[in-house]
Amino acid sequence: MSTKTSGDWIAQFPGLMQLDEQVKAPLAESSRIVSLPVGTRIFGPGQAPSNYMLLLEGSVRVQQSSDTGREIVLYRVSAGETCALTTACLMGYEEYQAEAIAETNVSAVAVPRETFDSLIAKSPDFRRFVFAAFSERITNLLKVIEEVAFARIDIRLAQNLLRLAGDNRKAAVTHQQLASELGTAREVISRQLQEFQRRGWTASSRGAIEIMEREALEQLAKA
Amino acid sequence: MSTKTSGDWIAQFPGLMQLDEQVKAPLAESSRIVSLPVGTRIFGPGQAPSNYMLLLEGSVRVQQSSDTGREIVLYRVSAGETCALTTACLMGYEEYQAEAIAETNVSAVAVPRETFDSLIAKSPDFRRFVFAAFSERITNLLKVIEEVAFARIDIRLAQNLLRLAGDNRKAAVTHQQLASELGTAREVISRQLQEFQRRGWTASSRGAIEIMEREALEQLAKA
DNA sequence: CCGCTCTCGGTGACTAAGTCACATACCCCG
DNA sequence: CGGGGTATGTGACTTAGTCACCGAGAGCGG
Repeated sequence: MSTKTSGDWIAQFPGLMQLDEQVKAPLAESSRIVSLPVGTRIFGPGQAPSNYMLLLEGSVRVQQSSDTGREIVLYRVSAGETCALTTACLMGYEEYQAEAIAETNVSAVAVPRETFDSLIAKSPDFRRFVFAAFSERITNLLKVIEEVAFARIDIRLAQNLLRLAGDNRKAAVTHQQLASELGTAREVISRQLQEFQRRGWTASSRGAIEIMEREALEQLAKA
Repeated sequence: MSTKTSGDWIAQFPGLMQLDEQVKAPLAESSRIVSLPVGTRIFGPGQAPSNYMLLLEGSVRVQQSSDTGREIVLYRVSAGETCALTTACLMGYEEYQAEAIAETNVSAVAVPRETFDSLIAKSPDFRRFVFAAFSERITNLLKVIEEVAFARIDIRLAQNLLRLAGDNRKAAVTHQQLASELGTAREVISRQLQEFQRRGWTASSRGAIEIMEREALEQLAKA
């Protein structure tokens, strides 16, 4: 599913809006808007990305799996952002073990490598846009390393519950999904949640966690 | 300690050698060769890098510390390579929590940001060089995440012992240093090494580990 | 509405890893 | 050769992850 673009989408990216007209033009002209249904695997081992992707709508989860079946979420790409690994892959011509999966229905702009290359070469602003996004992801990866290596699981769970719930009282996730977020095992999550529940901080139902005492969780999360 | 360069060093970087003369010239002219004694902190929190660094000689360790005093080595930069985080910092104008430390006496070429920017803009080859290096580091970081999150400590220890020993029979490291490599605690390393020793795979002396049965370690390392 | 199946969550028993506190051993330097 | 600083050893305990299995809900076809 793809259509040629008019370039209207450029306005959705603050970093691109102020580009010169002669930069915007080829960008708009050569790129395509693609729609991807939820669950689509966007890239993964043996499936190298071949376009530079700008997300217009939806959310993409980038994760890594171990051979023992455990998984860990590295980061998410949401509307208005770009996928760093895709970028890295384009830049370095190298493949990654990680995989990217559409968490929702996604619409995105796909910029072909040639256009990407030539824009990088021609436009300092475009470069800045790409690099800044890139830089942000790396910071993020470093944070993931720090958390996996050094942080307690109860703290990380509290952080993730709050993040996944957002402003809602309930987070619609299974224990297994939480385990995959943190890169741990389902049983570990189940036991931690039991402890939270024992303290009256959360309530569990099949496929959802209700936050009863947000403050207590926030307290733990920043410990 | 810094001296203006003649540009001879460019020959040490295969990726730079085939650059056009009009690219090499400003590179050689505006950059400086710097010497850093072992232990120098090259960047860290509150100490942003301000130059693009190309390593001529020596080795730089990039690591992250936790508030509980544990540390983990993210990667090393050795002669002929560049530091990705430095690059990212230049590109994204963002700061990192990680710190870089000279493991040996180091000599490096420091390219000022302006020169770096202009070369990125002008030379596709230089871009390729920078991006390829960058890309490689990211692959590496992903591998670190996978190992910290999923791999057994005995396996990681075996891998690191072999790596640190190289072709030598002995690796001159303390248990604490090994612990910092892996992002774990010293006691954990001590106990694992005792187990290796019990099996006759290694022998320990103060500040050094001797490899007795390389094959057994290699076997474990790739398990 | 019943029963089947599939996913989700609960649990016990065990192993692996990390923490804390403290005891030794070793080495160098004066 | 003695003492201080660094390196390593160890026990007791907590936290995290693994394995094997159970039972409860939810959805669906008959």
